[in-house]
Amino acid sequence: MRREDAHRRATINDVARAAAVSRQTVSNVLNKPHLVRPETLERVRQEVDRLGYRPSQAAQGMRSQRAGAVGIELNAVQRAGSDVAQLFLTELTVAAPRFDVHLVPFAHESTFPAVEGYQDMVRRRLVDAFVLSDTHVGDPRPEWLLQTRIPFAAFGRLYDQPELTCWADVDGASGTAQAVEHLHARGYRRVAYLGWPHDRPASAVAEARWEGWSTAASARGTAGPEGTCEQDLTDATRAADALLEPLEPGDAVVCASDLLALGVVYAAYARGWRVGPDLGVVGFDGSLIASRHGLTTVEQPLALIAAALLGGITDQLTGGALTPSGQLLEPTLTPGPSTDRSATTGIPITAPEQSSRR
Amino acid sequence: MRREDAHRRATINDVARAAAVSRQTVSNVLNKPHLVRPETLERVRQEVDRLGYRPSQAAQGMRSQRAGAVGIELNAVQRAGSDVAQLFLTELTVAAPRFDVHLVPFAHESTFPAVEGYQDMVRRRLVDAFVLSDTHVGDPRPEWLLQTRIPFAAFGRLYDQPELTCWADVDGASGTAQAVEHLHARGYRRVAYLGWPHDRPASAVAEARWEGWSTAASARGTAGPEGTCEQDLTDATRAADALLEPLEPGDAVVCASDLLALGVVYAAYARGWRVGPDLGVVGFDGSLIASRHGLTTVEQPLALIAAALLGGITDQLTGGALTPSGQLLEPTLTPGPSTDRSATTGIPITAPEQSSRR
DNA sequence: CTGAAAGCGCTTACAG
DNA sequence: CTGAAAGCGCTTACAG
Repeated sequence: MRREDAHRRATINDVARAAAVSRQTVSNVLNKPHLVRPETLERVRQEVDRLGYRPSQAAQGMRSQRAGAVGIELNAVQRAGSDVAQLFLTELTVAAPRFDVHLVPFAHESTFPAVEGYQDMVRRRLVDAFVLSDTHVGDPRPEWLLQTRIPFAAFGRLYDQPELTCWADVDGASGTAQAVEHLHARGYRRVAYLGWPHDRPASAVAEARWEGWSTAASARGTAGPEGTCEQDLTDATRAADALLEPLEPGDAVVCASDLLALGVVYAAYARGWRVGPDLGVVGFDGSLIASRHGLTTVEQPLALIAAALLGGITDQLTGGALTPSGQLLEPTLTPGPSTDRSATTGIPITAPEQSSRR
Repeated sequence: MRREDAHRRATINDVARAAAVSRQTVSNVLNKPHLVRPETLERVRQEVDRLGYRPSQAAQGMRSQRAGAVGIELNAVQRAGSDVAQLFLTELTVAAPRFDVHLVPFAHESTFPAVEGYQDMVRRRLVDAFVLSDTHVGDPRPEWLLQTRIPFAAFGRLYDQPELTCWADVDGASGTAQAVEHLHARGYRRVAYLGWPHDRPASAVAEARWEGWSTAASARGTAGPEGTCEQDLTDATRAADALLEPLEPGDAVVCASDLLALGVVYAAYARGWRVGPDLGVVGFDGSLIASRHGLTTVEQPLALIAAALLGGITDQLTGGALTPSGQLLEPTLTPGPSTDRSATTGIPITAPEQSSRR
């Protein structure tokens, strides 16, 4: 150590010198502690703590030929247009240390072709693998990644070759089925459904969410009418208005998303129905919309999904082989005022923030 | 090259061999092209392209003693609870390549003390600097970073020592002044204001947004009443109801945020006023709320802010010295149906998605 | 159990 | 203008 620079971060050599051992011994203490004599172990560890030593990621990566990082394209995440994307990114970030990786988000200004962005990240050895989200039919990324043998895992099923890849997704059918049961338990009678059309290509999500409602409500004999609309508030309000026509106070609506649920709230309000006492409404996603408007919602298990994807990537990285596997993970229903029959006023348009959720 | 591995990424040696020069020449071609004879330059560049060579970030970082990365804590970003945080992260990510850096988000499970997370990132040489957001009075991070001489830049003024640090923020006063002028141009008469209380510590934001309205509306002689509420939809709706009491059709309200503006929409709707024709409403932030509900909003210049912060960090990294400087950046008003007097129906509760914004 | 050597992929002086 | 050398901070065989 030529000069004691305040900015200088301790290296393995500093620790070795301080503990009077060779630097290889320090490495062993960190990576193969069973090889080191207890006294030595203790002494070295003390110096590590005292100096605040942490191995340099760059040096480790150089040696291991691994970046220890997972790339995630923000354009794709954002395209969802929902605040859920941000929560997912946060869950990935929180989970990452458990898998000994960090995340590297990347993006491109509009026109840059997607695959080239991925390629560049790999060529610069910035990342070892990718998390994909918002995959769609005809998406060039999975095929390219498979071909190039770059590990990846996707949030959402890969429709082109689900059997070839690692993915995780919310169990949409379970979610809407839970919603039906919740409404039944709360004493609502008929349960209608407002969802997205399933005639489009990547509509497996729409299909699953619809199916859970359909099966559960049919089983209970409480299935009400169903309607579809785009993921758009105005369209949802319009569709909800038609959907409410044949309903009566005491009935309820399960929705494919929180945004659609907000449309139902508006339509109900316009008819003078109190959401909660007169009409039960359940959304889906656990978005900020739900907490803001007091909606009961089916929360996506984002933490579980994040962990499943990073776990899948880790397996591919260490096992070498692709370990194709898909997982549907259980969502959790979070009750809110929109399914509270005993509330005296109901939700006029807005409802109190629930203090239990931020 | 022992064996031709398909996964193997080209290194500088591969390029040198292919171009029949030494590896140092390749490095010169990339970093100091003026030192290299034109023919050689050309030949080497061709091989670089052909092999898809990109320098390894880890190796470069090792050599330069620099990670080439900027850390950003996601907990803090998320704490804002607004979807603006995500847009900001995306803008940072988009801007990063222009400053030759990438981002590394990090987070901690609830209780982990904030500063230690930052320390760990630096010790592992994962990042050279940080972008801070959601700074507040008593925030331990700026002081610690200054003391430890770790470069950083903050989204939002640092109230404790604004002169010591690099920050950028939206010019809130300009934003609400723009809103007042916009309303005037659209023919609205009195302009009321719904904002946050400024009596709290970190209320410079509240103060600035209020001041822009106050100054501009006073200058025009159109200042209407003002009210305050928390950043909460229910509270905003309640406060808006009181605020509307003395107003008349043809008046308008400028709000400190899009969420508050939504509260005004609700209150207006409850009174049977048509938002747009009867009452002008302007929000602030350019959040998803605004686009979803057809609100005219003052959009935060997130791309400019992101660039200013990364530029400030780059200066600190290269210049060595701290270059304290704060910048207020101009927001842009984006008109929506909520200030369209000529609309025949007005915004009932929801308004059509504006196709020009996603 | 511990130490000396090699090498991951770069770049920056330093000779030729 | 180009090449041989040194070294950034690690870890993994390989000797002792």
